[in-house]
Amino acid sequence: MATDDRLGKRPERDEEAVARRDEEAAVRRDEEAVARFVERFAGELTQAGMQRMAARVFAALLVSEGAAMTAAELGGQLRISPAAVSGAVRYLTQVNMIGRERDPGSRRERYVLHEGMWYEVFTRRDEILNRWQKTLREGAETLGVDTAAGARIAETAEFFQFLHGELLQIMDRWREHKAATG
Amino acid sequence: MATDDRLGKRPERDEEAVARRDEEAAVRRDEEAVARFVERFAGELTQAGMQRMAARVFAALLVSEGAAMTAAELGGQLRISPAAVSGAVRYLTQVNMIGRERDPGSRRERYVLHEGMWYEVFTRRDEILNRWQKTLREGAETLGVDTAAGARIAETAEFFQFLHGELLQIMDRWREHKAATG
DNA sequence: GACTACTTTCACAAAATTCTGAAGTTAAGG
DNA sequence: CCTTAACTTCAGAATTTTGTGAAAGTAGTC
Repeated sequence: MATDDRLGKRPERDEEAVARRDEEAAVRRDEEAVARFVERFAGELTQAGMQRMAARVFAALLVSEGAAMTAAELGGQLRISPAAVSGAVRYLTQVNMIGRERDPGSRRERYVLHEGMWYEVFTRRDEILNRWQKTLREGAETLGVDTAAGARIAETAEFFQFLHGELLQIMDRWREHKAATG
Repeated sequence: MATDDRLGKRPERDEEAVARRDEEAAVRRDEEAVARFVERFAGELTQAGMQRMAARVFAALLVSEGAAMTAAELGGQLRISPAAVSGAVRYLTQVNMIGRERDPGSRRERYVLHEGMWYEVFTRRDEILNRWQKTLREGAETLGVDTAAGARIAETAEFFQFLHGELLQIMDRWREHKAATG
């Protein structure tokens, strides 16, 4: 009953076991508090510039016990249309934060949080910084390095280049850190 | 004539010298190429989530010879209303990227790029990461650290805490780097 | 202390974005 | 191959954001 409501449709045969586990987890979980957390964290990501629906889907996956959900589950839980789910997962797939799997012999897709997600996210950031750096170098050139503005822009470019190198190192260090403590 | 068009109004008496210097600089500058750079860089900042007008004003200041411009200059060059200038500089002031000065005995304000601008920007980023970290810790608690989801969220929180520490170090290193090479 | 140059605020029009229902597409299973 | 579950695309409604003109506010100057 509760499951039917949540998913809109009962899972089929061999997914019963999975459904039962999820249901048991749900009993222990304060679903209302979890939903609040999802919305809050998604809101913070949205404020930082992430698409709203993508942020909500991401947060929902983050709190899901298996780090994976189907489109129907996402739609049911977040109360959004299949179209909205589709758009969100397309974005998250593009930026390599999630992958899509399919239980063999099913037409349902499952969206799975990528393991190395943060690495992907920061690699992306890094590319952005690099693009800025390039644009700035060009700008410095058109202004002329002998002008105050040109020098200022060149320094900004250098700052981003510096960051670029540092970011890569940070990701390495995080992996070390995780290996050491986790 | 050209100056009149650009500023909408001729500068007064003791600013003549300044105007003449700017005009001379303008002769050397390929203003069209500079404008393209301004729009391009501003566009990139906008894509990354910065308000459009704030990004344009910032870019304009960046290419200005003195790292400073008046509202009239900004409005004239970017073709935007005084209201838009006001909104943009308010934002840039709030995030501590620019300051406002006033030539004594004038009612014109000059908006000046802050020296330690990037430090400010990254401090701000850092605060955002910290807010996320807090939210995530709370989330991990409501889910329970014994659950897979709880553990996953706790790890994410730890990642951001790690980044927090690293970011601060990076800014220090940048200052060193600048002192050493600049 | 009135005048006026400059800046800010505010209400609104325009533009962009976001989400939905519905139609279209794809592919699993008979 | 036909059926149908599941996903995607698309046109449009609703909301939000953005930038403007105009009015209001502020502070130098005479």
